[in-house]
Amino acid sequence: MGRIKTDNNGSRKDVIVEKAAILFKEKGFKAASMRELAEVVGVEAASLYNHIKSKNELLHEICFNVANRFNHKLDELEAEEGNSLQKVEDLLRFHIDGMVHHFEEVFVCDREWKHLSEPYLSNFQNQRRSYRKRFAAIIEDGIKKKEIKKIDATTAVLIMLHAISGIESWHRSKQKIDGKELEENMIAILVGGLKK
Amino acid sequence: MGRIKTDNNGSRKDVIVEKAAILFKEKGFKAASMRELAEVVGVEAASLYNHIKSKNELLHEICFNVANRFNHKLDELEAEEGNSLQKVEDLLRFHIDGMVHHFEEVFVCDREWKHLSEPYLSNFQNQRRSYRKRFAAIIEDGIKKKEIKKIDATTAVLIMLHAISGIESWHRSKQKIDGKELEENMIAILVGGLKK
DNA sequence: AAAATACACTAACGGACGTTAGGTGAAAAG
DNA sequence: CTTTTCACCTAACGTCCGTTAGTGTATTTT
Repeated sequence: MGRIKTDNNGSRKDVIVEKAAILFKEKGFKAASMRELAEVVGVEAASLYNHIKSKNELLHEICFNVANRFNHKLDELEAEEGNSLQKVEDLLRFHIDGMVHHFEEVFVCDREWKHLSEPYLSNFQNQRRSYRKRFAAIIEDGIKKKEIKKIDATTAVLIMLHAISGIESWHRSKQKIDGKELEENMIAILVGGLKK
Repeated sequence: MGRIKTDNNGSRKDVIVEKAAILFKEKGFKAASMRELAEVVGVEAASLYNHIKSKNELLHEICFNVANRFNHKLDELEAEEGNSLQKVEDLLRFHIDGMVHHFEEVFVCDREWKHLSEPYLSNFQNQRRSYRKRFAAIIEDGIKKKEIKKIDATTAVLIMLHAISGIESWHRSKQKIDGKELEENMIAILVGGLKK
């Protein structure tokens, strides 16, 4: 077999991580084998280990790439001043966009993080908890300012995030509505549900 | 080791299926081993096969038990006459209740059905698709009757169902709000998002 | 009480898995 | 051109998996 083809800017490891995300999404982390991954990459299984340390490393890589992106977005958002409802909408759109355009990695991060090994697992769980608290704080702020109706902020966050992860079904469906239309519909329902 | 303890009304197989649901929820279907399951049940792994045919059978059992319950509820609901928004709310409450009180099996059905083996897999997928179409039809009916705001019904269903599966996070969280309160909050946001 | 059945055990099978060792040739560096 | 490094290969390792075979013992049925 030939060499792993790169995009000339990315490393061979990047290619492997990318293909791993697709495979893990399709089969689940545990059910996906390194031999399958190797075949997709176009190489023998053992050869993968010239570029990565372990199967687990692939999962870390995927999960923390995604987590970092979302954390960074939230940092930005918190720095801004302005309407809380608008901030929520902004964050929702970012999540929707991630789920639509970086589907595989976001999905894997969402669904397979349980299989992370320590100490990454604990680290990830802490980040996740903190992220949701910060998200909830924005909503609570909105409630205080009477921009958002009086609901349990934690529950609202839980609904928002999981509703968005439902875009998985959209990807699987045959007659997909347009991505932008999907976004507008989701915003209509979710933000609509927060308004007084 | 002794025999498997039954509830005197249920069979030993029921006990195994029940424990399997808990284990599959915690570890995922693929990551859960028959030896682990055996330990939880209080027996050697080989002994399980006096009661079940295979590991896969356990997954079928769990998934179709849950699917049947939901299909039956939808049958009832369709037979009724009345306000569409009320029907949606009723169905949502049924889903929420399932997720709160039959958490393990519903979760496994939701997240691990991919690992069903044929022909169960195709059967399950068909049932799932049909269920969602019927749910969407109720919403579309509500839109036609001006009881529900104009949105894409398929997207609405996707949001509702996934938002509810987010109750998983509620189960994992340390400071849980009361189950009934959770339900009311979810209904407030989700049904609120459908109102004009 | 005897016979049949149900349910547990131990032992072991074949196969798939993640991963390592060691070798080969091509590409990069000097 | 020579040397070094990189990226691949084949072969195989130890482990865990789902499952079967065969046996003994408790329970249920006759």
